[in-house]
Amino acid sequence: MPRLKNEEPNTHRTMHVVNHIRSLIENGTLQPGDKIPPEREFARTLKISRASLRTGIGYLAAMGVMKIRHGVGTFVADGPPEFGKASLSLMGALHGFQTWQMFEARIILESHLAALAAERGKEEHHAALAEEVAEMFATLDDPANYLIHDLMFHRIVSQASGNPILAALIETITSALYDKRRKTVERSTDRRESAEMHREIYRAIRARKPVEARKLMDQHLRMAQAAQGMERPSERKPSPAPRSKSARLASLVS
Amino acid sequence: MPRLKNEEPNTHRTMHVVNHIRSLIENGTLQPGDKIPPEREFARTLKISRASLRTGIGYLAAMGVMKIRHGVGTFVADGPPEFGKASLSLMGALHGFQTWQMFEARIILESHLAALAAERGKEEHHAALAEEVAEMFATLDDPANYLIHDLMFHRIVSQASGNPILAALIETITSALYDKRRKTVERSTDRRESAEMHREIYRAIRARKPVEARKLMDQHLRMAQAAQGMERPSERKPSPAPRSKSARLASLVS
DNA sequence: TGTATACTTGTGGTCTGACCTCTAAAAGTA
DNA sequence: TACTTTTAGAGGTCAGACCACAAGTATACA
Repeated sequence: MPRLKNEEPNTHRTMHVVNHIRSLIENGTLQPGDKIPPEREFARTLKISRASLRTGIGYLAAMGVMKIRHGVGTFVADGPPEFGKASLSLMGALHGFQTWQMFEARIILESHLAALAAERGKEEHHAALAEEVAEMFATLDDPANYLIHDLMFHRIVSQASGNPILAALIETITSALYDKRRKTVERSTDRRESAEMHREIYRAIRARKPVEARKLMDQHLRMAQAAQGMERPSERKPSPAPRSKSARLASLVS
Repeated sequence: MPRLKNEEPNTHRTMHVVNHIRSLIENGTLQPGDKIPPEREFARTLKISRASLRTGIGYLAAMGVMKIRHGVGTFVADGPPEFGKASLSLMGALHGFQTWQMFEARIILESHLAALAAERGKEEHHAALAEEVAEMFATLDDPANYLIHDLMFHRIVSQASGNPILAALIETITSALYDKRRKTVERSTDRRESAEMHREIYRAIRARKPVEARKLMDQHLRMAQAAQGMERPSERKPSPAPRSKSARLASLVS
């Protein structure tokens, strides 16, 4: 009878550090933005070498939980939740992720997010969304700033959805998509049309019409995708055939 | 005006290692399952210290790209794509993720995945799904093995969707959810009902009925959620008031 | 002959302590 | 006051020794 997969406590010291910091976060001792003690001092406290401590901190930093600033200190991440920054990018290199797949994932997630935002959004969110829409119309001729408010709008929708996990997933994908996006030279007419779509989405959310919000967001994102020629190709490269049963089982048991 | 992004070329050596390995993966020199050279030798090749090399490898391992085995070697990950295992768990501790939110994310993602699988699934996937369904019926009285085939069924649906990014997101969430799930003592009648739902999902996918597959998967997952009492509470508990920074720092020296 | 134990080898894990680089704030100077 | 220089403290890197683990190989014993 095969045992079910269970991860190996490979790195004792590393996990010790990770679990220690984890508990500090869980009991509220450490909060987003807080600075942890200097490495030399912290290592002495935990009775481990500085090297091991650094391994653990590096682990946390890789996953976006900690933020290291050379010459300043190490801090608990305080931005919007997001998985390891290079994560998606690296996984893409490893498993051959395509840009259209990122768009597809984003459309699916964010459409639902809009619906949830329409159901659960609070007054603060409505106000913030309205502000961003106004800013978008005010910066139609300023692409750089327009993009900022565009991103902000979507981020607020994520927050309004009341599900930080979905928000974090979106944030990760958007972040990976951002580089490609900034290269697209949007025309002014595109921005006006885009701004008006955002306004409609905002109205649907404020009016608590989940179905409509979802539909509008889906429409908006598909248009944005088309504007960058990132649609799914009609002929996909042949996806790898499913692995044999034995191979599938092998990865499921330890 | 808020700045957009603040890139962090913090760790020169670390990123050097990461980018090097990344390029090795991208040009096909390294493939999933491959072993990288021993640390001492690799460090000499890259003309950096072993410590720095280890920092970079640790970074990749934290994100699930590499797999380190003490006393054996370091390998490129070969399992299903998945973000750092502890990632979601740690982010949860940091941002207060709730179990019902994980379920919600899973339901949304996997329902769509079922629809995509119905659109794009190939013969191999249909065959593999049929096999898993059969195994589920054959192991109704063997909870441990039943669970294996349950997980396998969902994993094949992910593969059949043709979007490895969505599959990776699901895998990450499922992995985090797994611990809680295994504790639930399922009754035999529950398993029979569950197996029949899987069979219906399979039939919808094979018949290429996306809407039906999506609906059935949604229904199945909501039932599974209910079976574990993980529904979204009607009244969410208010987040605890943050302690003062001085108080937090005081208890940091354990 | 066969099996069990001990040894050897190779790999990652940890420690020590010194030195380098970066940042921000203090001190000095015009 | 405003600018420049110095300095203290933080993370980054290095080198080499030694520890711990896993696998294979050789040896000893029954």
